[in-house]
Amino acid sequence: MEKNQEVVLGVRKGAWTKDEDILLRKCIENYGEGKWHLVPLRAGVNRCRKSCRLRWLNYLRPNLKRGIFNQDEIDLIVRLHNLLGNRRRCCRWSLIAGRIPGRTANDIKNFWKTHFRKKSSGAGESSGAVKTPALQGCNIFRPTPRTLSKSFQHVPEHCPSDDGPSDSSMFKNKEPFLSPVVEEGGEDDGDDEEGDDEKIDECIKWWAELLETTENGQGNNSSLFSDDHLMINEPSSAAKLTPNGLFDHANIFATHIDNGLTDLSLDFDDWEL
DNA sequence: AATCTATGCAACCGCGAGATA
DNA sequence: GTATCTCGCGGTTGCATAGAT
Repeated sequence: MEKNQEVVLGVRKGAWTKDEDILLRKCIENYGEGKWHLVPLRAGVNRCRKSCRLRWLNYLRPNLKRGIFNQDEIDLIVRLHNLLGNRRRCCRWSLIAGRIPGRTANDIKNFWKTHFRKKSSGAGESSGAVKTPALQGCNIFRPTPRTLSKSFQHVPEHCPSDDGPSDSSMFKNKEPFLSPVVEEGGEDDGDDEEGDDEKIDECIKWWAELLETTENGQGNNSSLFSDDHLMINEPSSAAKLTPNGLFDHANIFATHIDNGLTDLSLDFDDWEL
């Protein structure tokens, strides 16, 4: 028997087979996401609920992007990582993933670790060139969920609207002010892939614009991130918006890493809005 | 051609938070 | 108020494969 066929306490572990994928997909299509404790039974797969959930989220979910990350995605990851993550320990991969449509937290986590490790180890380690600056308490920025009143209207004007009701979907996951969220999964019946692509592009552009304007300490989003609360140590020369609205940032990722990310370091005293 | 090493990805594990009884 | 259950997340591990020797 293969090792990945190992059965512990009657629950199969290891790599998923095509048959299991089909069963799980059908089950989710029929019953929807959630109630993961029921999924193994409903799907008829001999897996634990965690395994089912993970397989769905990381592999089977519709609209997932596979393959290499494009420059825009890399740029967003780098920036969001600095915005949301503590470089030494934990980082909010799920938050970052939520801002990069079609990518999972696991994907981003793997990408970051492989590429960052590759960059930060080796030559840099001996020379100290890549050594990240010691973090101080004040430059670790963590978003804090806020309960907002329905009358709250502080929505960035550049935020692309979803097709759904204007419920400011960016707030739906208790993650205010982090981005518009492109609808995926449940509501998506796969009837308009081009429309989805447009939404994704729009979302990426929105983020690019937001990050750019905040870097320059100007722009229409300054009301969102005031100078008092978001300070960029040094403007990034690598990231400039091109006429088509996307970053012209060849090797931006490598640049950020080579610079020890210092050009993206943020000084946040708090997250008061 | 065979072997070794590095890399990338998929999956698992443990823990904490939130929901519910 | 508290105990239990479920979900979701981050960190880690293990396997497959590409590239180097």
